[in-house]
Amino acid sequence: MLTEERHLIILQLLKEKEIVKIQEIAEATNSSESTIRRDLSQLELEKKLKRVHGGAASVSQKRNELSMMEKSARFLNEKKRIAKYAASLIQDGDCIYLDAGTTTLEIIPFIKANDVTVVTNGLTNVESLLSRGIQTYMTGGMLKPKTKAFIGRGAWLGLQQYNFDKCFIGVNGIHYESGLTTPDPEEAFIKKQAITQSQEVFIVADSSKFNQSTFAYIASLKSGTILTDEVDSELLTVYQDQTTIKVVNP
Amino acid sequence: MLTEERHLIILQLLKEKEIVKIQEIAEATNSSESTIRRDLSQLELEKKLKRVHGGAASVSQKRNELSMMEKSARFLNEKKRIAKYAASLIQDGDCIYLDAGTTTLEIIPFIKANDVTVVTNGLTNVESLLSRGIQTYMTGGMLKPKTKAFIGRGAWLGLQQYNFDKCFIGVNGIHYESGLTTPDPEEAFIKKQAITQSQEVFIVADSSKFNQSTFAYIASLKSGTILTDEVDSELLTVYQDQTTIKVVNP
DNA sequence: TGTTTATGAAAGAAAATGATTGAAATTGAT
DNA sequence: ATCAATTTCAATCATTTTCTTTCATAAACA
Repeated sequence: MLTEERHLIILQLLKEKEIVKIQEIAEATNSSESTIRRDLSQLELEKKLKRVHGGAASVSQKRNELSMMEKSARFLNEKKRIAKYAASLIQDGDCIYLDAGTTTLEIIPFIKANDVTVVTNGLTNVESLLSRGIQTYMTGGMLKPKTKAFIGRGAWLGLQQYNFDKCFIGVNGIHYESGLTTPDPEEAFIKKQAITQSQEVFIVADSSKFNQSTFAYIASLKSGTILTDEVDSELLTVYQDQTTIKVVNP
Repeated sequence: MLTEERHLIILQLLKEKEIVKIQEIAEATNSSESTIRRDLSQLELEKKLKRVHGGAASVSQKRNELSMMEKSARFLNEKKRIAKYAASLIQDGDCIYLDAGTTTLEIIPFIKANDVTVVTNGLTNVESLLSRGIQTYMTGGMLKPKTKAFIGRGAWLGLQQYNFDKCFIGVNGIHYESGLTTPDPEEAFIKKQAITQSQEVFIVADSSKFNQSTFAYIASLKSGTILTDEVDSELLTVYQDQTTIKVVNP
């Protein structure tokens, strides 16, 4: 492999990915890390990229740093605690469905696993995934302005192309009779479909959602594992008959 | 093997491959590496190629896709003129496909028509459409980070659900032999499909795109009306045989 | 025949590569 | 905040590959 050839490959990778690790490049070009380091130094002199610790970043584009986010992890509120735990469930190579919603959005910064593929119907999720350099797919469909979720027939069809190792679904109501519910029937429909296409199902919901029921039914309580922050021990016993609940401790 | 004969072969190889090794050329021409080195030195003097350690590189950098930033900085005013005219073509109740890209993005603020439905594969477009309160659908698919366009099988399937009154497509090359082209084959594929599903097709491209051809073929020149800012009258006559061009005046 | 031109081979110079080392940065836990 | 463990980095060296230069040979041409 010629030097110039590698340089082209590196720049191509950067077009696709914003940030690439040295290991990835070395693997893609069949050369040693030493060589890639030399390549990066040279390309940086030519202003073709910016070197960062562990790899290279494409020039002219901003990116948010991870470490700051992680440091503030100490002061996590409930949502972030749940999100952090949820992210820890994701393993290298997983294919994930990430529901639209604020709690699911919080999961993204905490994802540590490599080579993860995420499918989502949430517009806000996409931007966050992009900044983390995570391989991202969208369902497509009609945009619901209020929640910035994609819904409808288009989203349903888009969703059906994929199968997931794990899915993370947000809900508005968890009720021992009504099951899992959310206000919009269209959104409920998409959530339900994602659940059926996933090996493992995780429901993310803070404790305020318990004993609530809203308009549209998604699925029964036993459809998946509920991740939440803290629950009355009474409540817990009621629900643990019907489903699996993981309480994330501070 | 004659000298000139070898030279032709070398240049042909470079058209196919961007970079060729000396060994490869020596093998293809049945001559020694010394001879090929002499050939390369000579061809470099004639500016026909660039020598690199171990081989030769083609001198044109057509495959280099300019990043969104660079592009948008360069031809901003031209783009806006084109965009404004394009937006004026949209009528009440129209269903529109809006390609991902900077020129198509500029169209959105100028849309005056009511009750318009827009389908797009561009992430940036969605945000802009949302702020304008326009009914928005996405194709879905795989996110290409650099251009923030959704591509691949998912985008293709998503696209097929809709038919359009009009579509607006951005291209990187307009060439009387190569037709309409763009650097990424995946994006080309989506653009092509959108064109076939649309009643009226508009190609938006500033004048710098004329007589350029890039890697991936989209469709022939006569697939639609080309909207551009200004063209040499010579150029215009050449192209007007093959297609319809609307030059937007300041 | 003698001159020019192209070719291939060989030798030493230059460049590129991969491995190794201690230094520096990052991370996670206390 | 501080410390220890891990990862990544720059510098260096030996090895390999490629380049330039030079030379000898062979073909082309007058």
